Amino acid sequence: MAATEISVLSEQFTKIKELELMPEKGLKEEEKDGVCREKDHRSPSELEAERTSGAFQDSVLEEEVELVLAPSEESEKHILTLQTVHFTSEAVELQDMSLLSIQQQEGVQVVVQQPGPGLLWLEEGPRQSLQQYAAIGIQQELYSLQEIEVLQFHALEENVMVASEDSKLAVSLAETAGLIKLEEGQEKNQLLAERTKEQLFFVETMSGDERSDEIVLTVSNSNVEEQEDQPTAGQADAEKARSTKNQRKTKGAKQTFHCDVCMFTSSRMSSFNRHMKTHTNEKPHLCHLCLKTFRTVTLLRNHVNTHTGTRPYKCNDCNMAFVTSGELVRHTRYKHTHEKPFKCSMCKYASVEASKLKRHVRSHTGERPFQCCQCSYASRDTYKLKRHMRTHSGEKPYECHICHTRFTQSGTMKIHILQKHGENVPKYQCPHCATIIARKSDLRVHMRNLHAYSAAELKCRYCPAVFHERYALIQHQKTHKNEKRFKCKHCSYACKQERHMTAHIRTHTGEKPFTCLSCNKCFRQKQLLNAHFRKYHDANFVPTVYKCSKCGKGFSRWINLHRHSEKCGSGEAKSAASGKGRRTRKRKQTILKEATKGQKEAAKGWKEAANGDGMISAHRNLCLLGSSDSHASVSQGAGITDARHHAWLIVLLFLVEMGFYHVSNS
DNA sequence: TTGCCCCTCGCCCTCTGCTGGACACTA
DNA sequence: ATAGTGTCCAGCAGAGGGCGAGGGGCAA
Repeated sequence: MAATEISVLSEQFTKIKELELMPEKGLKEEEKDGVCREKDHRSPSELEAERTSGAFQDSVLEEEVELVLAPSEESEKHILTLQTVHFTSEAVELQDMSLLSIQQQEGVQVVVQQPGPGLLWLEEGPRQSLQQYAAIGIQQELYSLQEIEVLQFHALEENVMVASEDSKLAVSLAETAGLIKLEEGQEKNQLLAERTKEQLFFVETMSGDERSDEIVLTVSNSNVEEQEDQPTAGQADAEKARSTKNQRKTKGAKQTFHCDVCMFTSSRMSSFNRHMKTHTNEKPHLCHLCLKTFRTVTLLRNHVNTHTGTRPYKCNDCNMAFVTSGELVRHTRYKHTHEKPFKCSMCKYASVEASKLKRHVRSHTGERPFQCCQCSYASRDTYKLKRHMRTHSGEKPYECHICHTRFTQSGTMKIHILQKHGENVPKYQCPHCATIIARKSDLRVHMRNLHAYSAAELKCRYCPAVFHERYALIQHQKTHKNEKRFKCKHCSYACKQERHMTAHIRTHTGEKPFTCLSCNKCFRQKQLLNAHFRKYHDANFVPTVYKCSKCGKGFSRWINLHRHSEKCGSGEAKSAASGKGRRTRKRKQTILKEATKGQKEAAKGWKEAANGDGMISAHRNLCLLGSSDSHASVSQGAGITDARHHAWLIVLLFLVEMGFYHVSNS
């Protein structure tokens, strides 16, 4: 169900909606006894409906005769049926008025009261369900009436118009609701005034307290009145109801014409006549190009101009041209003179059009007249509601022409195309640091998170320093990163990790907390104890011997063999390593790990340069091929220092041998 | 009666800003 | 391994600009 504006000025629903609302009628002014009235414009089908209801009309003179108005059981909509209710007014002039009660199809009485002469008050009856209540209660949002469709709308007096189901005069409250509005401070608003030959049928809203707005139905035989006859207080409501039908002053200086189907009034008969045509479907002027019809020659001409491209009003300042002079004036104000006559009293906003100011004012008042029917969201204008409804429907009308991703909003798609597929994508440089961010909104988040002033003190986790900006804190803490923060108070030793300092301190204190359970020998470090135990107390322990194949010299440590091989030129590290078990392999991995750790940052860049899997082989090949320039370049890029270079190389060779990396032919 | 002009509604658009999920990086 | 953090990204709403088209006032 589409939401409808419910609290707008009355004029808003006096135009197009009425065309939709009103049945086809050939209105013609008839002046009798100083009264402007329309003739009976019922269609043949309507007249037929009236004929067929003759028996019914006879019967309705009886009291309490219920009308069952052919509700459509197939329809999911709520069908209102009308029912006669005996009128007990003491008002003599209203004795012949009928009261209508409205029942829902399920038989739930929703109309009970008759509070005053000439008026029928429809109040909420027993609430069988929210839906039933919502269908009647104004305070539940009038547009909920759109869920109700009145297929038949029978009035009960003899002269009251009868509309059959297939008649064009069938009144749909769904359409009626389009006219409904509540204006603040306005006590009553006419919702619908359906005029008949002799009677008028009105539906009005009555603003009570917040929870008791009501619909008022009025049926009156009187259709003519002299405006100078002021209604008495007791007749106020009835008079108000009557005042909306065709009328005209017959005495006094000025005559006023009132439209009986809307709030329109005019002192000019010509204007009134022209207005009344808006309530008909009479459109005698045919566009020969598209067969669309129009009420007036002017409308047709303007329409034909859209076909022919004729735009007689050309802008002197640009190439734009318009069908009407008013459009040109407005365009000129928007684009060239920037004249903005409509100024907001609460801010500096000014607009070219009054409707824009009206829309703007809602941003001050917070008014959100357009309620979503599926959630609690309400918007300030129709477009936002329409756009919001896509979140319920899942509709994504905008598609990226490149990757065909779909979007709910055109702006989102535009940003997507720019960021994903665009060239020279604009970037946003943080004014406080070197960060560059693709989106302005994300830069704002960055600024908020990192550069916003913090009233609370942000303490460095490594030192007593205190900051009020998160970015400054992070930058400061980075200075601690490679710092040997742990300094020995007994000597110049310093280290990065506390556990290292703990072990070092023991060299000063002589503490040896790790004791061998077999021989009670004590050690400062656990690793030393473990090595001791393996060497002297583990029967299965076989000491590793790294032999140089060239000179036969043995080494207890692989690294010593490696150092030896540099002098000897045997290349023993490779052969020695290949023959050893897990421990050796692990040791070499440790070396690699250490090396990697040390070179992590630089190696990162090297990785990228060497392109993934090929990085190891790239360095290896450069080493083996002796390409000194390239080699130096890659080594430098990888942060490989001279001192570490060959150990690094050997580890790599080992890993290649072990199958951890492959050698690229390229 | 008709045409012109102005007003208003309604629609669509853009720009803007916030939000939260996804993902990568880091401690 | 995990939690915290920053950036990317799409979703969505707020505000306002611009214009087509219909209706009413008024004068020719």
